[in-house]
Amino acid sequence: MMINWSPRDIEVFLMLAETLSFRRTAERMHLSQPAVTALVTRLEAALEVKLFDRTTRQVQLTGPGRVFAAQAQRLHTLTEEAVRAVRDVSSLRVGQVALAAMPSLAATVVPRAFARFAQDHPGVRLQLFDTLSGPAFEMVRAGQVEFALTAANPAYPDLDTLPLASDAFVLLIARTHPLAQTSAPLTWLEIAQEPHISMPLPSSVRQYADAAFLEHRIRFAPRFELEHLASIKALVAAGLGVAALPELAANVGPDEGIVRRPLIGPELHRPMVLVTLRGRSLSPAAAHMVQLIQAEMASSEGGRLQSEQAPPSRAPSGQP
Amino acid sequence: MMINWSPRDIEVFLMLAETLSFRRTAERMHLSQPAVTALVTRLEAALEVKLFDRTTRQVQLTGPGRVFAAQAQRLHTLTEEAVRAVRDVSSLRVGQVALAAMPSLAATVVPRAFARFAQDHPGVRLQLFDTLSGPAFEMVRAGQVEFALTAANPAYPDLDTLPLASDAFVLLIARTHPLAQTSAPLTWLEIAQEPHISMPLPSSVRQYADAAFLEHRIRFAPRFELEHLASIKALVAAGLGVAALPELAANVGPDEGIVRRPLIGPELHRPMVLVTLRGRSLSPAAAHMVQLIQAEMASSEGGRLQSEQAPPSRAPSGQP
DNA sequence: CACACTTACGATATTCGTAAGGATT
DNA sequence: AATCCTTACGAATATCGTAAGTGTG
Repeated sequence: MMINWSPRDIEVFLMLAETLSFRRTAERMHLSQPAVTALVTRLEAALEVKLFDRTTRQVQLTGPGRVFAAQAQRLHTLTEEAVRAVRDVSSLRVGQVALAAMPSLAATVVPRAFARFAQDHPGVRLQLFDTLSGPAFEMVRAGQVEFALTAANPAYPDLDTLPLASDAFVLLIARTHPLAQTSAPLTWLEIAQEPHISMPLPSSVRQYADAAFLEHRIRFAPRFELEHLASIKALVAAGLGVAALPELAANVGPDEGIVRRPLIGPELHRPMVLVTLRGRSLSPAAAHMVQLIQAEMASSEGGRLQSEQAPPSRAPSGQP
Repeated sequence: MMINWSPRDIEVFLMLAETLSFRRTAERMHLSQPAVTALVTRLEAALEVKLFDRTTRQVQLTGPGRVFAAQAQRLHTLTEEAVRAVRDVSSLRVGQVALAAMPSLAATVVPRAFARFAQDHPGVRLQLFDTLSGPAFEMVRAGQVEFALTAANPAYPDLDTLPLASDAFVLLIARTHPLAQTSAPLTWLEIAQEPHISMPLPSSVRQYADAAFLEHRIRFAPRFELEHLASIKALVAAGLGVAALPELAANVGPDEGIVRRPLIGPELHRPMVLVTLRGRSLSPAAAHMVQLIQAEMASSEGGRLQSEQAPPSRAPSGQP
């Protein structure tokens, strides 16, 4: 017969090898005594070897029985190890989470989520790649990160996107600027002639801004292109131009000397999404990290960010 | 749920982890496809972890799945090792046989059995302790040997004896001796006055001889006591006395200058027995050795030795 | 004769295969 | 439309507990 015992069978065998009593083994393993007899008989049949010499008064391991007992002990240990290793991963005792996030999230929500995660699960290694929207997709596809937090992009066939929240655009203006005199909403049309400070094309900020102006048949041509939000705000404060940014991105960096006015018509919302490989589930650790990030987003919504449950939102066209 | 998978489940899991196809796994493991699905579902339930991400078009290991695959590989290897180790012992590929034998057997039957055994099973270590009858019992009890071949002794409560054969006593006489003129049977009474050469008390030879004379109310007092059969025969040949020995013992050593006459009245048969620890089965290797020894005994019976199947025979009293 | 292991047997649980269902390319 | 995995369900198998049987000290 073939081998078909279970780890529990091994445990029972080891218990019997230790106690040398079917009765006590049955008690300790919560079985009836005949069940132990049957189990040992099955094992012996499977191995084609007599494991115990037994009369009603004496139970003794045979030679092969002793050999198997030693092996069974190793098997038992290894089985427990295997279960523990898998459980460790799923219980976040060990593991790793690598994710990519666009600058506005990498500087705000993600660090707070990391802090809470690290506190609860010190055994899990965390990696954050601070990238623009475009490269984030590539990193997910290449497996460098388990997921990415970016603004929505045209659907990739091999990527899944889950909307998390969306934020509205605001215009940052130097306090000394004429437009800074009131805080009433502005339209994109009204600000088309201003010198603009924006981000490079691979960024979602830029792509959404392009789309917004395009609705007015205006081709957006920023005067300055900078990668870092803090730098952009510094240029704004210096009076070199204005910057149309999503709320969350506008929060990165100091606000001194800067006034903020809402942008409407179209009232553009940049949807932030979770990007994963299609059909690939997140590791337990990553799944937990997503939860924390969602929680942070919800709490950082001072009424500004809008949480979302809706299906994948339409996004402006353009390169990833 | 608790862990209750079988080695076969592990094999199926590993096959699936390798092929990443339920269909091919089912084929190769001689299962239906749904059975594989159910098996994986069971494993996942037992580990409380998703092991595969699967759509109809793609099957991928999850993070925990990869961890478990590594552990499962080790488990699989160790399981095979365990089975092999046990089978090796039972198939006589490895192991050892230690036995004790009284001189007459240690010099005749046992070496021939050893030769055949060693040829068929070169991996098994063989140990022969050449002892007198008395110490042989102690060696069995102490576990130094698995079994002993001696003449029957009063039953020990913790030892089992199995009769193998018995041999009749003969008298060895120098060719020049008056008794050597014919080869007709002699009675013990007729030889009582001769100077005797015998073995020490712990030997079965001596114990049986004592018993034989006692039937005639004669206290046996050998003129010479020697431990080695060959020496005894040398003394006989030199004309120093006669020696009453069992047939098998009489065969040890050269026969030059010696005549042999049967001894009767009582016609004493020394039963040779296999002695083992009660209730303890022989190792597969030892069991095979016993078979070979029995075969050798049967073939060396030139009509002299009488094989036995009977229950434990009565034996003369005396120290073990 | 009391205790411990084995056998017998009916009840329950598990595992399997066939057939139908659903999803992806 | 074809292929592959999943679900549904009835059949075969395995496992367990109760009760009776057997042997040992």
